Amino acid sequence: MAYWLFKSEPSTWGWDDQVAKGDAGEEWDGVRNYQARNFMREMKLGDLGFFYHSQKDREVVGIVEVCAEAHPDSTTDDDRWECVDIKAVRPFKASVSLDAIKADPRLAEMVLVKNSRLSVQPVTEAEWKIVCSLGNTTP
DNA sequence: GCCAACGTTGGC
DNA sequence: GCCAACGTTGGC
Repeated sequence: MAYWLFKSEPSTWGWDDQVAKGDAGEEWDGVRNYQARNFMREMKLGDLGFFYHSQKDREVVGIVEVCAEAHPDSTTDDDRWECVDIKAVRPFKASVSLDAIKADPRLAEMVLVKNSRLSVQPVTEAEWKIVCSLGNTTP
């Protein structure tokens, strides 16, 4: 079981959009970055991830689950790009802001802090537990 | 809205 | 294969 973080600008695709897709989930398409794609290729069914709102909100708002492993991205004919499907699992009881993450020394090594531009990134088990507890939500 | 950081592209 | 130019992202 691995843990990840998916970043999206809420005006483009937000938590509410994800929830509306229900258990069927939705393609995490549109990623055009090799690092992000490579992480998606590593994902397995049942892996969990944080759903993060970038730009204006800048906070982790919920937990998602990988419900289809990497497959070609349907939004392009370019076969370099693949994506997984994810479905919403549950919202955080309290969203965890980027400020709160930066303020916690235990989270100083998070990719979110170190490489803020990467849109799909790995999260360690330790980081997963800490952020969940900050969100007042069971991991 | 600005700008820094980063990734990608294309000319050489 | 290098590197300059360019485009995009996302925090501030």
